[in-house]
Amino acid sequence: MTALTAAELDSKRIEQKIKQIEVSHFVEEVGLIFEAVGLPRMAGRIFGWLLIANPPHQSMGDLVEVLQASKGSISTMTRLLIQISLIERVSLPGQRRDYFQIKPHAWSQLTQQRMTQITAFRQLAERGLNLLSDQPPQLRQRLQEMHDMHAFLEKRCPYWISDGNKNNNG
Amino acid sequence: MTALTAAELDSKRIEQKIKQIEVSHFVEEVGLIFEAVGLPRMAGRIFGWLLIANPPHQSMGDLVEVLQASKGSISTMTRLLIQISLIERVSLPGQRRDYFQIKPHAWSQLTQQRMTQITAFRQLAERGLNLLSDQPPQLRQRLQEMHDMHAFLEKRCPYWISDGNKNNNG
DNA sequence: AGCTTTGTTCAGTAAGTACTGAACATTCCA
DNA sequence: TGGAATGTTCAGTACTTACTGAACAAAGCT
Repeated sequence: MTALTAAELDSKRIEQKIKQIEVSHFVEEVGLIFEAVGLPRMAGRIFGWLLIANPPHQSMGDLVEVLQASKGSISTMTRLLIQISLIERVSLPGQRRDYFQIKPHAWSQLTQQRMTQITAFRQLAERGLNLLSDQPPQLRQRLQEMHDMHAFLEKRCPYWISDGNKNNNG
Repeated sequence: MTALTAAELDSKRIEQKIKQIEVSHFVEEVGLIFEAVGLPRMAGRIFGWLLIANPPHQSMGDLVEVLQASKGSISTMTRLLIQISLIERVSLPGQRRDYFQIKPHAWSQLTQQRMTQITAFRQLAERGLNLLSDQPPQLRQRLQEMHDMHAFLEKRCPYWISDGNKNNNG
């Protein structure tokens, strides 16, 4: 195979630079969206990197290096991500290091957590309706709406999870 | 009509005390659940009170008194709630004061916002898939799952909003 | 006009979050 | 055994959030 010309090498270097910037932006973007849903940004950045990393499992040292973060931060945030079932810790034969990777069906877990939140809203609406049990219907309508909407969503949540997984396997 | 006995009066007072405590708990609970979804607790407390208040419209002074909060806080948080379409400002004839009340179909708005978040996740997954466009399918599966799950939810969201409203009108 | 009422603005501050990195604990290797 | 590698813990700190309440602006009343 013929060697690349200097121009071709330059072009490849530029492509790689662009790729690195895109990767960095992607990782930061996942961080921001995690922040938007109430999770720490660093947890999102870890998750973002694990979504695209090759190999898909990364050690703490890898994460420290790639994300330019402290070991303490990576340690705390990886344990948070494990706790909320988005990543898992894996060990490799003959390796002292722990490795982290995206948990299979992580999104089902996240959807489950969204469902838990909907249930909390529905339950709160029921408590509110109890408080207004002696009031006329017009005064209860605010809570009835809240209740009905969330009871409706709650009823369909399980199908979201199961249908969503079928799509993945289909 | 015959006057209540002292014992009956005592019993009613106790009932009212219990009711007040339940109301306070409800309001604080809504505050906590708002906090859990990334909104300020005070916004939740305002919303919680407006869910059960009689009359359903309350002035700033009412909110300051009931919630034992500063005018500055109530001012800032009511404007936040208006901005995210959960409450609205109403004026009453011959009244100088502004009043706030739960916006009709507020929950459709909140569901809309949930959908926006799902769209953001799906779009991010697409960006990630683009980054890994030259990689084998096993490496892309993490992002494919994220994409498929959110594309699936996104497709159904509009029906949940419209079906949820139908339930309310039915 | 002055006064009162009402809602907004924002400086100040308390509290909470989340990050760093040193110290430490654990495990493995020579 | 001592040293190296790895991950955890936590004191310290920077930063952010969100609350208070005084000062202010606007509007209505007398």
